[in-house]
Amino acid sequence: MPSKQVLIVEDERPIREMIAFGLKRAGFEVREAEDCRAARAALADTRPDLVLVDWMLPDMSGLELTRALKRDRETRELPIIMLTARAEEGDKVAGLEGGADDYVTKPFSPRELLARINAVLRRSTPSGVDELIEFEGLVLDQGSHRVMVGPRTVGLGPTEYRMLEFFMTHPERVYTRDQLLDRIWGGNVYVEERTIDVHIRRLRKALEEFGYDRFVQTVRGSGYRFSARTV
Amino acid sequence: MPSKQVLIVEDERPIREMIAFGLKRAGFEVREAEDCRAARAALADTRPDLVLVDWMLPDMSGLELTRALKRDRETRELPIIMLTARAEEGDKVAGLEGGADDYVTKPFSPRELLARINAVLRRSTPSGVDELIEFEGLVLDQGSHRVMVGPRTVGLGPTEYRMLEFFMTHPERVYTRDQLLDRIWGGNVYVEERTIDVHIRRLRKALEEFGYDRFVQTVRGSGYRFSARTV
DNA sequence: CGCAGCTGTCACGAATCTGCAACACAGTAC
DNA sequence: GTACTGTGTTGCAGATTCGTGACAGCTGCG
Repeated sequence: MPSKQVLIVEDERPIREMIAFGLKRAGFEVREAEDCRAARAALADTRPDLVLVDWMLPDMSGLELTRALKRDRETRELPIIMLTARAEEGDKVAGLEGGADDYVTKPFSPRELLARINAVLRRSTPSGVDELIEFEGLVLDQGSHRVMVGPRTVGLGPTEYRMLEFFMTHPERVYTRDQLLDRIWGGNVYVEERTIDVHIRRLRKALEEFGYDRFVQTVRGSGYRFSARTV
Repeated sequence: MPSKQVLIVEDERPIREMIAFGLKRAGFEVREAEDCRAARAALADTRPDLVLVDWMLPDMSGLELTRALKRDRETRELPIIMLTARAEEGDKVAGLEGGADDYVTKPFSPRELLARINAVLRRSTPSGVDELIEFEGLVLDQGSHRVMVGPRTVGLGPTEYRMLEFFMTHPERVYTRDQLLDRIWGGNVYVEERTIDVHIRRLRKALEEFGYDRFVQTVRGSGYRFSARTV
């Protein structure tokens, strides 16, 4: 699962960092903005999957930001969750009318926040229509975490699956062991580069039975590549 | 699925609109009434699938409205959910005796309200027209809250049923324990993730007798999946 | 009250996965 | 050919993750 990115717009630094910490631990990528201006700047160069907006912000109220984002064609589809303090309860309606997709009342538990974020993301991701990626009969189904060949399922361990998922979504391109570690294992783990080789081996072995091991190609001196072109 | 219509009878505008917003987002058609008179007027020209009634209303108490609706042959079958404040807790009984099908205590989460609305609607759906979901002989009957195999009923506890219901309506897809907690337990409960395992176990055990436990599959490192494809 | 059915937790063992090191082999430079 | 670098392969000990039974609290019901 490619990690989702969340933009946090909150002026109080401790709160912002706490939220960021929680989200990161839950596997989200996090960007932070302390006011609406920073938020706009952040939105200018990246497109997060979801925005968390505090109700009270120094420059422009969170509500206005929400409205603005929902007005803009570019950002209209961007899910927004508002953070409101208990005392502002009455304003929830306004928040929702402004176009927020959900709201969370402070104080909230990390779990609650996560639940709502997941709920909103789920809604915004049209489920049911799983995208299937296929290379000459080798089918990747990201929804069910399976790789299939005809009616049969390729037996893969977690890491092998992630690896093949990455390869099939990034074919025809060479990745160094370093890059693979970064993108498959995640940035902050320390693992020997040669470990990649071992997993490549395991992946190939699993694909061998179906004759697809040739798709996993070694580029001597550089790294590995997934390609259906066997040339 | 043709969208269901809900009539909200609530005098406080912010609350009414918040509810309306939530329901609309969940795919309901919504009509609003601020007092009993408006409610009767609304009922005169449309027939909603469910009515949400606030306990405290300016002209006639919600309880009386409920009683009246339940007395009238025309509206007797109409499901009613009452909204009560925590302080009026003792009156729940009265509300239910008045004929309400369920009640929700304020403050409530949108999720909770939705869950109850769906539950009530499910119960009230004229049986016989129930949609049955089937996987190779394993039949889910959402109307009667039962799962059957041929003439026999699978013995499931409440949680197991909800779990299997969720799975059968969302097959072929991996859900993390977190997501399952969110979607089966509801967002604002704190439960250990490993509890899922235990219920999976119980579900499997119940299905075992019929040979369907293989449908409940573990995806190591990710979560669980329901799938009739065993290969 | 006691009982029966459900739930959520925990602890332990089993199953599986993971990273590493060590060795085998292949390709390249000289 | 030899030396050297880069990759394939294998076995294994440690670490994760999962399955499972036991248990205590809770609830509704005689």
